[in-house]
Amino acid sequence: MNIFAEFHGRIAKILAKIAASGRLPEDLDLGRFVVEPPRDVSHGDLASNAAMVLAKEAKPSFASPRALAVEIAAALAEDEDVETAEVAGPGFINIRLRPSVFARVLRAALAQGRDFGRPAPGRIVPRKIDVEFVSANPTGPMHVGHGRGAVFGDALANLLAFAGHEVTREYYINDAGAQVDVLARSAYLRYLEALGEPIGEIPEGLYPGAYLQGVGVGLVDTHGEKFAGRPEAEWLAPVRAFAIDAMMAMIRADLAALRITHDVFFSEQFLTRGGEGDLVAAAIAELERRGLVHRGRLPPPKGQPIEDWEDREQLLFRSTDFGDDVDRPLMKSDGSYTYFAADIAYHKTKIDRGYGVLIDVWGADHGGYVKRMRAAVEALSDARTELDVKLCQLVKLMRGGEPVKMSKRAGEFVTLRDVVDEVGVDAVRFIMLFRKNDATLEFDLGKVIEQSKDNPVFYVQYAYARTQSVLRQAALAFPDMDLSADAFARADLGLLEDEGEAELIKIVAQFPRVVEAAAEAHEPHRIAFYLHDLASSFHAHWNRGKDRPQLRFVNEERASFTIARLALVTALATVLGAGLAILGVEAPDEMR
RNA sequence: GCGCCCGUAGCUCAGCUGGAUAGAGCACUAGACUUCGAAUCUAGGGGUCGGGAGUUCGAAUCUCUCCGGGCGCGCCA
Repeated sequence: MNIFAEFHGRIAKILAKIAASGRLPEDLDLGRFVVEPPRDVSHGDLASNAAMVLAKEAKPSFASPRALAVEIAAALAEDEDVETAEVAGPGFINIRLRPSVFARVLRAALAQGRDFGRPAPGRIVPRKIDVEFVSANPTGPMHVGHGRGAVFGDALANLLAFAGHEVTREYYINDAGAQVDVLARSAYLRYLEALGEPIGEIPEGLYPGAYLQGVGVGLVDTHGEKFAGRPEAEWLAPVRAFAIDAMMAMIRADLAALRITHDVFFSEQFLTRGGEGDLVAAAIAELERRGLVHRGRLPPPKGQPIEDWEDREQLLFRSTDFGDDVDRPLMKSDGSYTYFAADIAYHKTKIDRGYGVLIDVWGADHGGYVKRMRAAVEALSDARTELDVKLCQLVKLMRGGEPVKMSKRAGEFVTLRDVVDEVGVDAVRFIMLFRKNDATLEFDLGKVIEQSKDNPVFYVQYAYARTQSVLRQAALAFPDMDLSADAFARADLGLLEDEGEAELIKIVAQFPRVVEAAAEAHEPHRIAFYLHDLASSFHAHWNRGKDRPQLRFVNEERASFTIARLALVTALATVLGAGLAILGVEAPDEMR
């Protein structure tokens, strides 16, 4: 039950009526105005800018936005749910709702449980959405930056699914480039090492990490000594395949530790060596059919001069037709496909698989790649498929206010797994989501395990635990009371007349709106901030019960008050639980 | 040189797709525990929203332009 959406509909109806009387155009764009909580609670429960937004279209019949607002407000005042509807300022319509409306909100939350907040059927157009995230190269363990994209993508997928969309979580395995050959050579060295050969220093250009030692041992177990001393051509392919599998197993385990499971792992190799022929060639051919491929020369890039720049004619995609800065090469000078060409083919498979919305979650260092990818998707789908690229900024790992030192060349960096093991999944997930994706994130390993309000993870989880604590206390105080959601829904919710209680109910009422807005904007962090606000109001109200015991949730003298307040507490727990579930963070019954 | 992202309180950050007097936490100051868990809460000070111009009823939000920071700029992925 989304009161904001409901009143948007009612105002739209009023406008339609005015239009029918000939005083407004029939083809008004009713999606333009909003119904939102007013900034100042003294203004009421709902505010709308409808009259101001539509002022221009209303001009002939309504001299000012206020004139239109007055008419809308008058019609709203007839609504049985409306206490008052007033015009303020340049033409705001401020609505105060009857208490019965908020009682209905609470009952809806109690009746729907964890489904409360889901957009009602018809509120959103369900889409088939593919969220591609992580897609870390299978050459080593994931670092903290990968973790951010991983958590972001997963929570976004949760959010979109909750909002009613059909969501696929997808991982693109970059297993076809030169770097997996480097991986294979690095693993081969560890293989020789496992056979007892002295290998000395790992040569420059190979991966030095000790995590490959296990791969070397595994190669010996699987293949014995048959590759020792043999030329690279004999062992490269099998060693590569073995190493990629091992790396992907490691990455999947790291993801599992973050509670992340992908539905689809799409191999880059499949594009050229899968059972469906050369999909990259097919994608390029498709672009050619549309006249979007040509041979041409590119000017050398400005900025850093490139030493071995070779001016040559090459195969280019006309991405400039779609707003890119230059056309982009599809073939390397050695005749193989560029990464971009393969990525075009990959995205074509997504289009062909019937997704209406594609979301790619990338690191911010890939920002320069966005325009060309959007161009490709627009070209191949005739602009029917949306592509939204979400860039995740880097994570600054801190400890006690000091940056954590990482030396990459020695292979000594703090892995994602290290961090998860140290502070726990819930902390990692919540902190990663308690920031807009395109803002850099300071992650303090010391702070997130503190049990204090400095630590938003704890703060929100504690609020949930408190709701459960209240229910436990109530069960002790009233052993015979029916504490089911059904019983709460039958309670006399009119007894919730304290201001603090009213504030909490209003925050509950906002949850559906926050979900909808967050899903539409592809911004899961809004859920995290909303939960923090809710927790804050709950803790504040809790403490009021200290000075004024009559405000406590459990009142041993008055069972009727108690049950009404337990209904509120249960609704709060429901929303906290639903929100945390979207974030993939646990809602614990107690914090001990 | 060009493109993208960012710039909001001393610090870390929100700001609900253009709304009303710009918010929260930390830090600082002063308070509240025989409490349904004080692991919490209350109050106070603190701002040219990087600068300037524009768009309009109205701008932290949109446009332009400077300043500052980050990322990227054939054949890496």
